[in-house]
Amino acid sequence: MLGRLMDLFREKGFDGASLSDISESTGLGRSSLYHYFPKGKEEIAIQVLAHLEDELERALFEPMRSSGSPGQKLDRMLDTIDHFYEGGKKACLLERLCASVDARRFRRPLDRAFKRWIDAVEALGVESGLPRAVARLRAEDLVVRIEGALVVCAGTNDTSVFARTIRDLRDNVLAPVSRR
Amino acid sequence: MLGRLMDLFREKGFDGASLSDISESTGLGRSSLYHYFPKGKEEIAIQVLAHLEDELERALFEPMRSSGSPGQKLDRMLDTIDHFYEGGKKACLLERLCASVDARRFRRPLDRAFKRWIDAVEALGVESGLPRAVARLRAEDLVVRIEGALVVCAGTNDTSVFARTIRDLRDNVLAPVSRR
DNA sequence: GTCTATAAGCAGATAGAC
DNA sequence: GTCTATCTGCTTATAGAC
Repeated sequence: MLGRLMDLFREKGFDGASLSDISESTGLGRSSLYHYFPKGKEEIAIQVLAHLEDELERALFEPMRSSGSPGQKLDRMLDTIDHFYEGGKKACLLERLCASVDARRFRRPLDRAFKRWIDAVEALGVESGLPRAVARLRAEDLVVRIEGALVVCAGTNDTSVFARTIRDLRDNVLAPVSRR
Repeated sequence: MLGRLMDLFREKGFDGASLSDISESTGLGRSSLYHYFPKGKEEIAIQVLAHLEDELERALFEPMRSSGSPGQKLDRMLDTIDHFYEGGKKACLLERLCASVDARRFRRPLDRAFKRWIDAVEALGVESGLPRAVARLRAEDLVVRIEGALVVCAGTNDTSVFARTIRDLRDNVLAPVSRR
């Protein structure tokens, strides 16, 4: 159910998704909605965001701490990301909530989610032998490029930019410093 | 006036900006608004987008075709961009409209604006001696990274990512192929 | 062109029966 | 928990006087 709501917010954004949309996408009437989320729409978004944080932890960050070479783990992360965004066709919930009128309400979880993502990639870089400062910059750059590629794909209706970005990240995020 | 409306849409997004907001930010009453924009809010966004295209042409693309070395012109473009986004504090109108519920209505101008931006940077790369294919990829990457940096800055409330991105682009967009 | 007034509908949210 | 009915306020949009 939180998954369906996440899809809805990713598609329409927070401002663009009405309670009627929410009701329709969950199959719940208004009363049931307010039973589960007493504070209304804002609380729905908060819980969807928390759900995303759980999913990120489970499907993205945890595997990055487990066994495998850094290169393998980067590959797996990028596979997961590529699948999650459906090759650039689906938007990012974080971006959609950043762009909402009430973005300030979501500030803390949004900030936390971005930071954790960057931290996880940074750790991967450090594990693969990069100096921490370099790993940090490349981790930020990875997140920047994925978010940017999603925007450009949405604007141009051309997912090839996303595919190229993923490919380029695969080759360069963990590359030795001298090669760059 | 279109400038003020652009600020409004950049701040609140298309879905988040109401006619009351629009009325307030322009000082025009509802009747005047419908006098200038008979088709309502959607037409306002269309005209604001057209205004942005004019501004891009005048302030960004035209200078890139005039005199100066490619390096100087890249520097000037990045200065203009940095100023336009106020160092990462202000959002991109294109991104805001991509994320709106009626994005399909704006598809053509959005696609055109992104393509022209990429084309202009590609031309700069070619002028500086890069193979066209490389110049194309780097141009796409420049736009991707700027859009992505704006998203990440908004999400983390930290503009340093934008500043670093601009700096990195300054150093690398026109760099000889071998150095990369 | 801008004003006042208002339509018609949808937004988010609630009450109370069952 | 879910239903029907409803409230209030705001939304986009229009009509007609000035």
